[in-house]
Amino acid sequence: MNKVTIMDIAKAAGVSKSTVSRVLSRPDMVNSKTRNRVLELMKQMDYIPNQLAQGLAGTPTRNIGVVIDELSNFFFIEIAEGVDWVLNTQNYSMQLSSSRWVEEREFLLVRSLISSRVDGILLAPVLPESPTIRLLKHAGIPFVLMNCIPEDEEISYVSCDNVKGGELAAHYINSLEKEQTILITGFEHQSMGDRVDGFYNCVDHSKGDIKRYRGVKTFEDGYDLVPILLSRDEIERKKSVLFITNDNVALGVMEHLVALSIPIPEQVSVVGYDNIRLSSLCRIPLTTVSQSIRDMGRIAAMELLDLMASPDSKPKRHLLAPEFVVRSSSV
Amino acid sequence: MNKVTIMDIAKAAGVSKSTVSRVLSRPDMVNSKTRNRVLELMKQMDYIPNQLAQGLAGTPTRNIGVVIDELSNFFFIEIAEGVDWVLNTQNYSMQLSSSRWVEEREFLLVRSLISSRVDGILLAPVLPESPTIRLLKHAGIPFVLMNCIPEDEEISYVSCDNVKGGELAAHYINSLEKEQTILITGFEHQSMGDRVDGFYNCVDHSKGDIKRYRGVKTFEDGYDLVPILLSRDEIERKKSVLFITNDNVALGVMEHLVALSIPIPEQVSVVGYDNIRLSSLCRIPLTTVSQSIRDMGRIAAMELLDLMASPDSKPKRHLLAPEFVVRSSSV
DNA sequence: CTGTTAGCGCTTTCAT
DNA sequence: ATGAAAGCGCTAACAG
Repeated sequence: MNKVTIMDIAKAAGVSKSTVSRVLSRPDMVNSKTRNRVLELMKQMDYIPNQLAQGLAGTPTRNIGVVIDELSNFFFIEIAEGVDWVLNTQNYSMQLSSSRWVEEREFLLVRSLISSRVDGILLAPVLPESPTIRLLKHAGIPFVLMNCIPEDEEISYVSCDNVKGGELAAHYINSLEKEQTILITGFEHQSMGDRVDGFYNCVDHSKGDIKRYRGVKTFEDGYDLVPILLSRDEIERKKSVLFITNDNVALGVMEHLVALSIPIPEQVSVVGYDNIRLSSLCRIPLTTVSQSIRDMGRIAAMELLDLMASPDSKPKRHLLAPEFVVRSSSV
Repeated sequence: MNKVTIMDIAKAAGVSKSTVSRVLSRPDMVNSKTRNRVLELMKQMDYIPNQLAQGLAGTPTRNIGVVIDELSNFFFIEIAEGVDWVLNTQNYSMQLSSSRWVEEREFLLVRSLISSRVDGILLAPVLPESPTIRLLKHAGIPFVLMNCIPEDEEISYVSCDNVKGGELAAHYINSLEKEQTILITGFEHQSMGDRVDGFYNCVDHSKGDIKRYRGVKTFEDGYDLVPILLSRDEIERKKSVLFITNDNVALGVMEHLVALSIPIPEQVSVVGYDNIRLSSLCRIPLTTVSQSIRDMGRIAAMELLDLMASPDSKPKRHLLAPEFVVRSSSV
């Protein structure tokens, strides 16, 4: 390992280690001649400051911890990109990791981030209320939640208006010709709950009951649901509308429908939620509720930096408006 | 911030801080009674060890730095997933960041990782030979390169056999009916060079010159190239085969072709490279050269852990075999 | 402007 | 089994 320390270069330069330390932290406090000599030596000797030591001694680490729910999900990746973008312009590094939707993992990750003294944390929580969030508050570290609306009014967050999004979907679906409407939901996440609430608020219940399938979480789950839809709901003969609260799953469903040559949208209309990038590129471009995902990351990052700068500023609470995007998967 | 230190809990427990430290690092060396008391106190007082201090004092950080070229690219995300998977089972954390294909950023990121004393580094380098790699060697930190074949024989890597992949594509394309073949390449990355070499090795040159477009790097670039292909190469009337050395770009090209109602594969056949997940889900499933991307991450991570355990073991050098996948974008 | 000194929180001999 | 003390590399008063 790199064993060069400020002490080594101090000796080489014939100065004290304080001086060397100063050229690192307050260069202007050092005589330009010695400063240059020291800098030169640093370069020559391949000196790399030990961030652990700096951190221990009190310097902010300029590291921001980011915890998302899934890595292989464009939704979260786009958030991370937004975050990364902002952080970089401000010379912060991002430390990205995934909870994989498991609370305990989330807790451990956050704990580890605190333990490694990141200057702030961005979290897309599994639940809006959890030990993780209590930990964050208790630790007194600046943090902003993403894709989640916490009950605690003191907590900063950036989320999308999922109730509104559900309503948009309902209005659109009300306007469609159909014999049945089927709702398909996945992870029991707050955002999903809100979407469903908004949907039920506005959907036209007079057109018969709305069937619901729960726990359909992944692309594969969606794919596997299709045979059930066929046998239980006869979607191949009754003109059906599927509202699937997650694009990723919707893609899986469509994939299987296409494989079985069931015409979309003539026989089955599909409406998703999220507007991930894939939704416009997939086999049959997907009608969906769009969230400006990247903005979510960007705003969250900016607010976090703000929070770090002025810790007692009021909590930042952002609710981004969704938009409805009609594509060819529905009619 | 969390101000509870071992000293605090030592006082509370009426023992010395050494003892507390021991229950952290060598629990078995402590009387089980005191140990339990201390552990209980830690829980009660919400104690979180300071990883910086631990690291400074010599304990490995159990952090692995991972640097990829792009975040919003399933190719690299899948690598990261593979890595994450392995690391987690071994109780290591991953610190993920993106160089965005810029060498300087890559260098800075690696430097910062070393500076924060990660135990090892996984890097998908921009170039097979660079200051970054020299830095890594010099620092003496265990590392494995991904998606790259370094010239230096002492360096461990996991990559795919891109020459072979190019050859596979050429053989397939030789078998296709066509009036012209067009090669489209992007980032001047080693892997791309190898693909092209393999391709030229095997492609049938007797069927006329092969035109080449360079510097087509992103989905958008691919999209924008289509009008040029139309005007310069008249692909709408001459039956054409496009070999695009990157699926992401191929998707962009296809998107625009579809928008212009140019029939794929009847009029234009498209062959990509990478077999990212999208390639099987996109509007017209893409014929492509498949790399077992996730394996690459998994193997790299495993070899890194191995390297960390026995630092003087021989360099690990893996070349994964590609596979050719025919889908509906070509005929 | 520069050197001296005392920590930051934890691990680790070395005694006891 | 436990405590005392030194030290990891760096920063931050405090003197000069």
